[in-house]
Amino acid sequence: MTSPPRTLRADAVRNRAILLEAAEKEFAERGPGASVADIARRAGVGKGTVFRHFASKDELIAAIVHMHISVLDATGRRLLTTADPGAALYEFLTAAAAQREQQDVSFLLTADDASAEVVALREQLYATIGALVDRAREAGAIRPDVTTTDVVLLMCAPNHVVSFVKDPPPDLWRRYLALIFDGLRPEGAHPLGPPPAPL
Amino acid sequence: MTSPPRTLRADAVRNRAILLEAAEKEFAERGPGASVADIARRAGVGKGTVFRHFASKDELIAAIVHMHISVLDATGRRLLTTADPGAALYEFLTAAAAQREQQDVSFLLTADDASAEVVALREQLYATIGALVDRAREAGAIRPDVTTTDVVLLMCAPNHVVSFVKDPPPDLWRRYLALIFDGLRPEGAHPLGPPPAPL
DNA sequence: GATCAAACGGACCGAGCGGTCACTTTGACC
DNA sequence: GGTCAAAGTGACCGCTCGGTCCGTTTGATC
Repeated sequence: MTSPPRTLRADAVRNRAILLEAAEKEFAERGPGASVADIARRAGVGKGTVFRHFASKDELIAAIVHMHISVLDATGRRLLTTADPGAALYEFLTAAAAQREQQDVSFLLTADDASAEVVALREQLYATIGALVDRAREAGAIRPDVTTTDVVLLMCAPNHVVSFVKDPPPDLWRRYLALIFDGLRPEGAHPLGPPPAPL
Repeated sequence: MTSPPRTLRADAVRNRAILLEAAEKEFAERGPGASVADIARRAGVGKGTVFRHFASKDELIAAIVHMHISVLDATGRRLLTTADPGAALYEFLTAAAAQREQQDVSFLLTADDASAEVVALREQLYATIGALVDRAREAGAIRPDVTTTDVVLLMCAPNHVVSFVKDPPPDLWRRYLALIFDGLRPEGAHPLGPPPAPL
């Protein structure tokens, strides 16, 4: 239990940030098979440095997941304070998809070997989404039978769907987000005509 | 150009079928990273036998994709002759999702290094889906702005969505198929209340 | 600027991968 | 049942990967 020193050296702090950014890009481009060596090369550091900061590749992945979930949760909490519950939920889903459009690491969420910290964070995000969904349901913006789990599961669909086309226009996912969200709405009106069609 | 003999030996025919089945299961369980050695072991043959039948792992994958697309296309063509165009499209999507529920190899479709034969087959399936979509649109069963590409891209979503939950009930995908399909319908009525919610 | 632990780097290791090959087994045909 | 090419086999090869290790460099502290 000899806890390591609390304060990192300046270069260590800098390299850790560079590494996370490089790993994020590498995973987004090459998928989960991206190699640690490539990540190190992209960051301009030695491979050993990667393992100094993260005990294993899985731990590096966990750190990235941690980042993404944190940002998303903060966005969700902010939207809980806005006026229109339906718009808030839609905006949250838009933010989530937009985040993944830049760096799609959604495949990392499947990892069920997550650390306790990541699990806790995930549950917190789940609770935040639950609050958004409850508000939207009470406001009649979505069907009464739509659950939090439904929204969580459907959340990643727009990006995944778009991933099948070779060079998707950068906002194609908006079309599928609109289409899918419409499936969650009650019998009433369709709000906005979906964005331009592909091909 | 010394073309190989036309007729396979009896044991070769048998082993080829066993191999395809084993590979299908192995890919469905372990994803695209499933190893050729494991597939051979599961089929009860030597690793060399795999490469006698399929020149490379990619060619084995292509053969499986070929099978799946063929079956799906046949189903689609059959449904083109039925009475209700909206129901036909919905039934087609149900069949596609049901097929993937047993053996989800949808990730193999992303492979853009496909052989000419697979590409041709894929285009044929695309045409069949296009016909189903056109019929449904003309019958007013889906929105006028929904394209064939939309349907193709959304086709895999129900299974993918479900893949996030650990032990999904075997027909959970039906819920998300219904939800997503509702998003494609025109302003009018929602047809059937979606199947039971998760959790 | 001397000191020293923290941080860095890259050669190195074992495991697992796709794919090959020389040898053995087997089924079709007479 | 004898023959022979087709089919099967598993040790083997080259390569890449995650992870380790130890000699070197660097930044904080005085």
